[in-house]
This record gives sequence, C-alpha cells and structure tokens, in this order.
Amino acid sequence: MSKLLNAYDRSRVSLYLQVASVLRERILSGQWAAGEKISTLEELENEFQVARVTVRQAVEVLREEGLLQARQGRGTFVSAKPHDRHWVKLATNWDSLIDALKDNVPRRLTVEMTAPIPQLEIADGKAASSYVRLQSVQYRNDDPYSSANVLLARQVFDLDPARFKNAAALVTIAGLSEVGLRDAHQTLTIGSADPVLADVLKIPIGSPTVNAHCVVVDDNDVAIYVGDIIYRSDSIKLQINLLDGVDLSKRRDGGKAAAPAATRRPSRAKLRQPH
Amino acid sequence: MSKLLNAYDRSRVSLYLQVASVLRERILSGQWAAGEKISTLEELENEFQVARVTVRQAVEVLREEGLLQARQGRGTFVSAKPHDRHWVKLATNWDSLIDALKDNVPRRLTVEMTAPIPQLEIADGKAASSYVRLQSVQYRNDDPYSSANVLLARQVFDLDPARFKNAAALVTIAGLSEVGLRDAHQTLTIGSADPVLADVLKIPIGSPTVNAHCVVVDDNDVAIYVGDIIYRSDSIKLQINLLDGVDLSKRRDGGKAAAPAATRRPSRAKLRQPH
DNA sequence: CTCAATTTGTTCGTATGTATG
DNA sequence: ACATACATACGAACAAATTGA
Repeated sequence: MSKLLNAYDRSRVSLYLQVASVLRERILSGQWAAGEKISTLEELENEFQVARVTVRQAVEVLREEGLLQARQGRGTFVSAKPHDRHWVKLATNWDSLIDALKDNVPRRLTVEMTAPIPQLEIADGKAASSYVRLQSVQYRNDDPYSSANVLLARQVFDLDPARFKNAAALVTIAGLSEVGLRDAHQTLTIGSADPVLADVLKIPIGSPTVNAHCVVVDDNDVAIYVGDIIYRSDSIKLQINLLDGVDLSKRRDGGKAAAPAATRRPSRAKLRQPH
Repeated sequence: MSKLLNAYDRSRVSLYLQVASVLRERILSGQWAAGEKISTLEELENEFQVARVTVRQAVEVLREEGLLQARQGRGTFVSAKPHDRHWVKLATNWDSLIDALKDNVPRRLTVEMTAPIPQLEIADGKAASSYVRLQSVQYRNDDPYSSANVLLARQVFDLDPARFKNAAALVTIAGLSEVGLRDAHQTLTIGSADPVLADVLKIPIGSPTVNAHCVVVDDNDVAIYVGDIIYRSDSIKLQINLLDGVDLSKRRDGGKAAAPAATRRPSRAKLRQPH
C-alpha cells in the first residue's frame, strides 16, 4: 500500500491520530451506523497498514470521546448517536440572515470606541472615517459556536449606540431607516484556530474554522460594516438553494439569453426609495 | 497561562505542530506581512509557553514549507508570498454553477453502470428506481481540488450516455430539454480527509475538507442527481451576495410584508413551460 | 575595531510518547 | 506484555552570526 504510506507521509501527525480521525469521520458521517459493529482490529490493521497497538490507540481515543465501545470477545461497536450535532445554519441572503440573528443574544459583548482601525478594503466600498470595534461570542445551549469581530462605521454606531451595544449589529442596521444599503456580501474560507479563539470556542488549537468576512456597503458607497465571524467548523451547515432567483422557464437558453431584468432578479443598485 | 495549557490539552497533536499551525495562519492571513521579521524565538517561547527547541521545530516546519526564512543573528522572516492561493470560487446559484462547470473537464472519470445503490434521501424528492454512479476528480493547473461522487438517475443517464461520460453531469442535465427541474440545492459541511481522498487530492489524512451534498429534483419530484463533491479546504472560497433577490425598497418592513411574488423572486414550483 | 547585546543554531541529559514486531 | 527504536518536549548551556554603540 504505497498509496497509504505516501498519504501518511504528508502529515506529521501521529499515526494513531490519523487513523482515529478517519474512524471518527466514518461514524459522524453515518458510514458506520449507531450500534453497528465495526471492522475487527485485524481488518483495520490490514486496511491502514499499521501495527495492532496503533489501531487500539485510535480506538481508545474514540472510546474516550464516547463514539466507540469496545467489548472483549465481541467486537467494537458504535455508541448510540451521542448528540445529534446541533447545526447552525448559515444564512445565504439578507432576510434570512436578519431573521436568524434576531433571536440571537450575543454574550461577552465588548465595545472599543477608542482605537478603531480603519480596515483596508479590496475594492468593495470606501472606508468610513472612523470605526467602532464590536467583539462578541455567540452561544447555543451554553455552547459557544462563533466569535465575531466587527468594525462598525462610527457614524452608524452613533445613530443608536445603546442598541448596538446589546443586539447583533446587522439587525440594528436593518432596523435603521436612516441607512440605505447598496451591497452586502460575505466571503467564506476555511481557517485554523489560534490559542485565543480555541479557548473561546472550546476547540483544539489548529482545528478548522469557517471564517466569514462580511461587508455591508451603504448607498454612499461606504463600507459601514466589516465583520469577521469565525465559526466552529463542526457546528456549521450551509444550505444553498441553487434555483433561488432563477427563472426555470428560461433555463434552456443556457443562461445566456438576456431575459428582462425584472423577471430575472431585481437589479441591485439604486433600488432604495427616497425618504 | 492556564488558558493556553487547557487549549493544548484539547488536542493530542504534537505541541510543535500546534505552534506551527498558529504561525502558518498568521502568515497566510496576512497578520504577518511578507518580508516582515516575526517575533524572536524567545518571545514565541514566552507567548506559547513552550521550550525553545519546540519553537524551533515549529519554525523549521514552516521553513520547509517555504513560508519562513531564519537567519542567524538577525531573526526569522516571512518569505515573499510564495504563491497567491488560486481560489476556486464555489457557485451559489444555478446559472453561475453551470457556467463555472462548463469549462471544467473532469479527469479520471469512472462510470459504474453495474451496482448503483439507491441512496437514502432526507425528505427531498423520491428516489429513482436505479442510479448510475459517476466518479471524477477536478483539476486546476494540474492540481486536484475536488473529488466528485455522483449518483445519476438511470433514466436521465440514458438520455445521453456519451455526454454524461465526458462532461460534468450538471451541465449535461442543464442542456437536456427533456428534463424539467423543480429543485436544486446544496448543503455544505466541513469534513476530514480519509486515506483514499487524501491520496487523490494530495492532502494529509485528516485535514479539513469542504463537503458539498447536492441534490437535483425534477418536476416529477424525483431526485435525479445526488452528488457528493469534496473540496480541498485550502483552495475553496465561497462568495455570497446577501442582497441577491432582495427588494431593498421593502427592507424596512423587516422582510415580513408579503410583496407580490413576481417582484420578490420567481416562485419555484411549476415554472417550467410544457414542451 | 572591539565590545556587548541580540538572535538564531546546536548540543546534552532526561523523561515521556509513539510505533513496530 | 516485552524489547527496541525513534519522536517529542523540557531546560539549560554554549556556539555562531549580526548589529550598533
């Protein structure tokens, strides 16, 4: 199995941890159902091309995590699904995002008026003259699932400081009639937890995170909200309806034919009514 | 720093690898700019509360990766940005998805006519009577970035077998006038690479992956396409326009007021014209 | 130019963890 | 369970290169 050896070589992580993470994935993905008897140590030994003791170490790790139960003479079994992972569904459009945040009460909210650093932007809106920094941690059932680090334009913060200090900033923005929106977009990438974040989210250092970089631009082309929200990767799920906003009856044109804009999707710019 | 020790305890990975992953993140995220001198070994030693040799091991890892350059007597420096990571942008709607896939030529495409397993569904469409399994790997500049494992309804496959064997299945479906679509959605989660996948995508076993579960339902409510596409997490970027399909002029109603369906977004069901 | 301060590089001894057969 | 080999981690000391006073 030179393939296997090559793959092992790519990682410096201990063999038994690599084996453990493969077994863990098989359990969490449902490939091995709850209550099911998994392969024998000998089979795993052959599959992964490692010593018997190494497989046992891997099984021991998962036993401590409560995912496996080994019984002498009988075999190793998948424990009854420990806790259906409570997925946080990441919103993919403004309305559902605001709806989802509405009931969310951020904890440990800190506000820095003093040293707001104007963030460098990448061709999405001009920077405001000064920003306020908001930091918070989001919980669900006492379990932290994300950490937010938001730069909010000072001029917007001053519209309702009390509310910005106690509720999700985006919800507050959505409720401000003085603010018109031109653009709001989010970029998701995968990152890795540093010690501070690992401590806040109760995850291992270096474990994967989902990093959302969210920018909201007002109708003056100013980036009024620049947020970096970091989620635990094991509690986040993203659902995307691919056909949202697509006119199916036009489908056979291959998406090339220019249908009237109004029937395809509302044009984004300058839609806001004057007040 | 009991905080730090707690965080270390959560992971069984070698200390020097944990430190290395933190330093790596600081470089890749731009927190430490290219050419910049990073903290001295002594400072890192204090920050991470580890022995000098351990910090050196971490630096050595990043030196081998080409991210750092250490020079005796002077310090340790961030190498000139090695290679702007070529991000693959994940599409978030049907048209852009088809557009993105159009030019994509999957390699190592294998087709299994024989043993197509009807997949269990989760309340999204009925299963077809039989499926064909398509497996492929996607490349960009000779670097693999995703692996696709698709179940395609046999009845759909038979409409144009030759094309399904050589092009992305979704593009082929989009081009088939016989097929009407009722729904297409995608669910993204974070997973971990098993040995087979690690070998295909050239990543370490256990390293994070982005798993896309994509289901396409036709106008008979049959799931004609059930795809699992697994991406390398370090080459994937997801951009979401939050205001797509949102009528900004109605924003102040809090998204509750029912605007006429046509102005908000096309209703999804039964949009297909008869043929 | 020398000296001292700074910073990376190397080595030793010891203890524990990992992996094999 | 054992014997063996190698990796990891610590603390401490020392060596070598660089810099600026």
